[in-house]
Amino acid sequence: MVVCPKCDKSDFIQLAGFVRGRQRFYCKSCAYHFITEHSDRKSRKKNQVTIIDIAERLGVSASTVSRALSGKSDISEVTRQEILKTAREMDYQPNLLAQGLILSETHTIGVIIPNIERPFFASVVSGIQQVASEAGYRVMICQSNESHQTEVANVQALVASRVDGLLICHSIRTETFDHIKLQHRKGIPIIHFDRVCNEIDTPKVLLDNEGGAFLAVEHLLNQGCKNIACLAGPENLIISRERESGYLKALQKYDISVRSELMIRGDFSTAHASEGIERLLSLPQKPDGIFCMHYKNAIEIMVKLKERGIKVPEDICIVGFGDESLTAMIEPSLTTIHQNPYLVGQKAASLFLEKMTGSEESQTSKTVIVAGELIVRNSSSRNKI
Amino acid sequence: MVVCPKCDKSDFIQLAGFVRGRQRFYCKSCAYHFITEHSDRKSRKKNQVTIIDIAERLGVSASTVSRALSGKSDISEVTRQEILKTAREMDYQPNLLAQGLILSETHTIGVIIPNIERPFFASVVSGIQQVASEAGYRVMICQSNESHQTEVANVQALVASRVDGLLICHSIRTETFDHIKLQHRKGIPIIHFDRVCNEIDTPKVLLDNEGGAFLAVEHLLNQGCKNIACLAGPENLIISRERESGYLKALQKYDISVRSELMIRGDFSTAHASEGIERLLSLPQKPDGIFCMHYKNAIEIMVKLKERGIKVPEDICIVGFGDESLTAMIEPSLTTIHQNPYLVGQKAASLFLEKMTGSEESQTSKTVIVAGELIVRNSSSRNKI
DNA sequence: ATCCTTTGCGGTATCGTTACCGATAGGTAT
DNA sequence: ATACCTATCGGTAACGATACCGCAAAGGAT
Repeated sequence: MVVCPKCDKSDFIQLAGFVRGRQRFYCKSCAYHFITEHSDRKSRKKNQVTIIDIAERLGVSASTVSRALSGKSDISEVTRQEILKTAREMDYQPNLLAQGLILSETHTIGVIIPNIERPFFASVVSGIQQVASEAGYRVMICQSNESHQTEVANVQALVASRVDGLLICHSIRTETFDHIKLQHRKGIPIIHFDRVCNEIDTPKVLLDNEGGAFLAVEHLLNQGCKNIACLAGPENLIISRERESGYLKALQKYDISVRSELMIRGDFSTAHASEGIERLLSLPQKPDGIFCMHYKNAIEIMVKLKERGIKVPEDICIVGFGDESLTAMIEPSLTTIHQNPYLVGQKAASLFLEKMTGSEESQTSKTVIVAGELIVRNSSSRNKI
Repeated sequence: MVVCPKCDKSDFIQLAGFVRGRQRFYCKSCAYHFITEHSDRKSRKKNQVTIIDIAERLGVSASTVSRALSGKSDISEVTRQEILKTAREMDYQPNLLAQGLILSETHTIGVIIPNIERPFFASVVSGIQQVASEAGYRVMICQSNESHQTEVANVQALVASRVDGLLICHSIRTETFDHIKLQHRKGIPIIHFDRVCNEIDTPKVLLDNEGGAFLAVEHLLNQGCKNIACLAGPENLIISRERESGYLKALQKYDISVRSELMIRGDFSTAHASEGIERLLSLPQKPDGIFCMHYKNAIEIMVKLKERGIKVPEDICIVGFGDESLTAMIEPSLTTIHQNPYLVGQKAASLFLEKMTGSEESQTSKTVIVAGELIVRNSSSRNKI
């Protein structure tokens, strides 16, 4: 980009003929003719050491240095040691851009999540990084902020950075999947986790929402609960439907008839929780156990119950879903289903590594299901230990 | 790397003379002679479109395509539109590796934090990403896991990736700073936040621990507390000392004499909190307000107090430090100092951008202090609204 | 002693992009 | 008509690293 040496603008620059093989320019803004200065390659700040610097210092060729550093054969042990020593002395850091360019792999994986501030995703990312870094991969993280457009932009940015693979949890507003289908067609390894896309054949990591809910409700039944309510999410949300299914299956297994008035659907909001608990407590036959699909609702409900003098777990047992740090600290501590997000991340990264080393196309894409764990705490322990 | 076409190993390969200008190889493992196949550049999978592909399709040169895409002059509007259209059609994604290599800037910034799973850092990262992405920068995140060695490795990896700058919060075990001093000397822009390094002149973002603590204690005083205890951290931790200083300054301002028995130092653990509250309650003159340097301790203490039938906030007011999602949900909800981590991230990223666009060396490095906010909730509200 | 390996290293092309310089066709001023 | 611009495009050399091929010297076998 040419800028005028007087006004520093570039918008008004016009070409204006040649002088001794150099382009002349003219700035409309300040009516000034000028010639670009040579940027004098030799004297520009090259603040990073290259293999050529090492080669020149030792009087060998760049090829030799490259061979020494990459641990190939075709080099004498003496020369290699000398080069390695010099490289350390000069604090040589290989230019991964150049390496990536020629090797056409960057040892970088791209991760797209809705929001890193949600503890679930933070743990997933952490799990991914642990596995990835052990395998020599770096991780580039993007947040879609639950926006379809941002997600598309993220995919493009990561592809432009030539990541070796893409681990993605779709935004809640992502409804068309053309952006990943395109990359998938180009042959870029894609791994899905949590919110997956079933229109493409990719390895996936799923959460066992149904199984987790089953565990939760079964636990309530084992505590002697007979009338178990369910504080659910919106009906169009997949995870809500899956957890509801687990709830129903548990009741079915123990031959408990389903009472539809015990199913409270909402949007996970505080208002929804308040309203839900009001409704439940006004029933002729009150529930003696509540399964909350969201740990937040569970805590909110416990507060409400306490205000009314209803004892947890003596009168009503509560189980939540999702294990956050504070669920253990409150009183009574909350029994929850721990979703193992760290493991989700680890599995996703492992699937990627498998895909990279694996026997090419032959295998069909694996789906890993990460089970939830029941963490029993005081909010549901009638037989205290 | 040469691998044997029979056994796929590379460890046993020896060179074995030349045949028609081609290197012959010999595999010791399976006693097999072979010649490397040409990888036939033309037919290899090139799954990404390049400017040359676009150029060939339109019958123009790569230079022209480059000019069209980078929005330079020296190109007719007709040609540019044609090229842009074709680029879109072919889903061209510029190779940022090649771009970074020639422009020697990657538009990527490296972030090093101890652990992304801690909500504080997750928010910081989110704030960084928001500002960075608006300015057209990508973000590469590394976790040091509070290990000095990992931190050094992270710095090297990011430098090798040629990030344009480094935003770093040092690990708690980082005591020597040679690794960043080296990069700083090379001219790589470095921004520190939270846990900074005072041995180098870099822009920094600091948390106002003292001010936050002052606010917390002043609030307790305004609620009518006379005997305010302080549940502190280890004495060698800077943040603990700073918060202690804020505690003392607030007492001083209101002419409250300091009672040393009200200062409980520990390690933020649950055991420390339990022990601390025991000690405080056994005093002849019990505290009527407690400032906890960690929100976790605050919650633990509230549980303990409830068990003993001591009412919060009527008998004792509690204020914590650090605002997590659940502090608002528990009963009574916890008054805390919100540290504004998102803002910390935004400021750090902004400092980086300033450094990039700024007037070079002239300016000395800025230090931004992010103040904490007092979030008053029920654990300290005697005059309820 | 001759021929063939083996070893160790240098030279060159290449990855995809941009900077820089040249070149050409057409327009304009003289 | 001649000289000079101007706009638009092409060619080439980088950027830093690696793959591939070539070559010379040393070693080994017959």
